[in-house]
Amino acid sequence: MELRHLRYFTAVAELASVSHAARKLRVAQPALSRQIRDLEAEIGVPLLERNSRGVKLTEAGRAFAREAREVLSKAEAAMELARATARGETGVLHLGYAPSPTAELLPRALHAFQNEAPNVRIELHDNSTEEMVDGLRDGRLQIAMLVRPTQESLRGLVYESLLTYPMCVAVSPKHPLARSARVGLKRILQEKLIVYSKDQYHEYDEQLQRLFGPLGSFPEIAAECDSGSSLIAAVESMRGVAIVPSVIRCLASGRIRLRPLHPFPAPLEVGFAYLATSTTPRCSRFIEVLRQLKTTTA
Amino acid sequence: MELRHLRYFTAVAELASVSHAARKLRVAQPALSRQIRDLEAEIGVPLLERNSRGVKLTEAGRAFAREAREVLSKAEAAMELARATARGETGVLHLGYAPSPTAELLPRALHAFQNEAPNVRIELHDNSTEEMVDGLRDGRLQIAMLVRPTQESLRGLVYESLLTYPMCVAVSPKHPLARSARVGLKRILQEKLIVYSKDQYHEYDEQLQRLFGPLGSFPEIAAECDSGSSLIAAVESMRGVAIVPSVIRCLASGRIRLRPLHPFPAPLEVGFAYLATSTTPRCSRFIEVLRQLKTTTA
DNA sequence: CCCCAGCCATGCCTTTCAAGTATATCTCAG
DNA sequence: CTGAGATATACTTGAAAGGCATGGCTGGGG
Repeated sequence: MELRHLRYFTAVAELASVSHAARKLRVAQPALSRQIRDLEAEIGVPLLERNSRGVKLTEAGRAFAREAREVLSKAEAAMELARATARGETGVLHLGYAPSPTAELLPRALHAFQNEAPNVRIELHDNSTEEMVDGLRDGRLQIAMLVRPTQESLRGLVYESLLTYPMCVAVSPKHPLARSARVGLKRILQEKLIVYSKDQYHEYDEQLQRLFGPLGSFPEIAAECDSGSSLIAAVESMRGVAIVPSVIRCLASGRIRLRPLHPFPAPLEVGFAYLATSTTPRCSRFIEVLRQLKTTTA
Repeated sequence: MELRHLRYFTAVAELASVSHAARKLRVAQPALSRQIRDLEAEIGVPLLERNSRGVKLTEAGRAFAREAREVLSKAEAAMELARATARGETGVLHLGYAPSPTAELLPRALHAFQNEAPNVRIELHDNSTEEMVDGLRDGRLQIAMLVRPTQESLRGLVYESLLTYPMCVAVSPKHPLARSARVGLKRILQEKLIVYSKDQYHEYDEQLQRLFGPLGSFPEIAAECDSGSSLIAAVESMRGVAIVPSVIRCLASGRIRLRPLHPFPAPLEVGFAYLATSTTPRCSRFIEVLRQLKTTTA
């Protein structure tokens, strides 16, 4: 049995006529007649009741026609699925992300991608940088949106930068520094510092070290936080000040003030990474969207 | 696209090798190679990643292989369904029946048929004789199990007799007649009679008329019942006696006594009817079961 | 280092079978 | 009774599936 038989038979079933179906299918009536007979022979059951003024479906014919239509549409759907898959419009994309640094980028990326490929399910994995690079290598993740990792941890991965955010001092609105136009680094030494926890936010810690290293001194640590929101709460409650990328503004909505540092330290760089050797179509598609984002932002 | 392409491709997908699949399919490797290329050309998407030491499925290829397997099994299932339908082993059978007269036959028929064709759903329609003959004619019913109708109401239908039941007198166990070996017809005239309602049980009424006609007299009617169970209740409560076929015993289980009539009146004939022009396979199958029933009963 | 084994692709020929043409048969309608 | 319209049959044609021979590529073993 071939799909041809099903196409032919469903046409005959719909029109209840071999000759009409033959015209519709643009084949000669005897050719169609013969294919139907072959089909009946293979199934071993008459599908048509023939008499000299036409044909009628048998009970088995009706049942078979119903199923045949389903088979045909499923076959069409299979081709369409293959095409959609090749265009990167199906399946699941596992996306790792650093919640605070991507607070601005991630929603825009997701929105843009959902417009392009609404049938791709995106599974979001809120991970640390280390978890993300490991995840990319062992296939748990296909793409990661993260703070630029160290060169060596990127071994085998491709990293592309998207945006930079200047590092600022975050203080409570009631804090004296809230009224400063800008804050010198030495001034921070007089304050207690709220920091991201060292073990989870490795790059952040390194950045602080680079920042205060030249001063030969480090502010007193008031608290280590394991998320942006708890850091904001700590700053808001005046337990101390924090040094954060300006993107934190998206999460704080007025609860804290951000003041530029003087001199400007190296900004925070946010981008995405992926495994060059295993990009599926939907993965490339997402990467395209991210690059788009960069140009529309710039 | 033809099912051949799907059969070929799923084989290649399973073995991840064109030549192995070719051996398994018993075609030459170049022939298979070509069919796969044709398939890819039609879908417009590469399904295999080729390199000189073998092939690997693409993302689209995996998706398509999954769907293709389903299409193939659905196509097989369609053929099997057609065969099962031709054997009368699928679909719905609408069966009309007269509840009291078929109390013995119906359960046996259903049981025997369920053994032979477990996938046929039988819809039971508890109807009057008139409703059944009408139902058969307009297609609501395919088979009816009923008391033999009059010759004229059977016009266009086929009726086959299955069993006859002698007509008896039904009395309460406490009734004086319960101890008689047999009951003369004239003796009934001294009793009040419980009868089936005339408008629903036309044949029953005619039978009573034929029975008492020669006597020129008719017993007083104590009650008209619209079902066997209410008739049994009426007899049990000694509101009167009834003339019923012996099959009623199946419904009464000791609540009433049945005594033979003297002389024997015409027995009740129970059988089945169907429309000769529209028998589906499952219908013929059921009819076969009913005929079987007759021979095993006799 | 080279060669062979194994894989897939290509080219050409053969075979198969679907399609087309002509015609037969049947039935209903006019 | 005949013509229109339906399906079936017989025979021919042609496209495409299949087979065979062969070529290019790669990786492993001698």
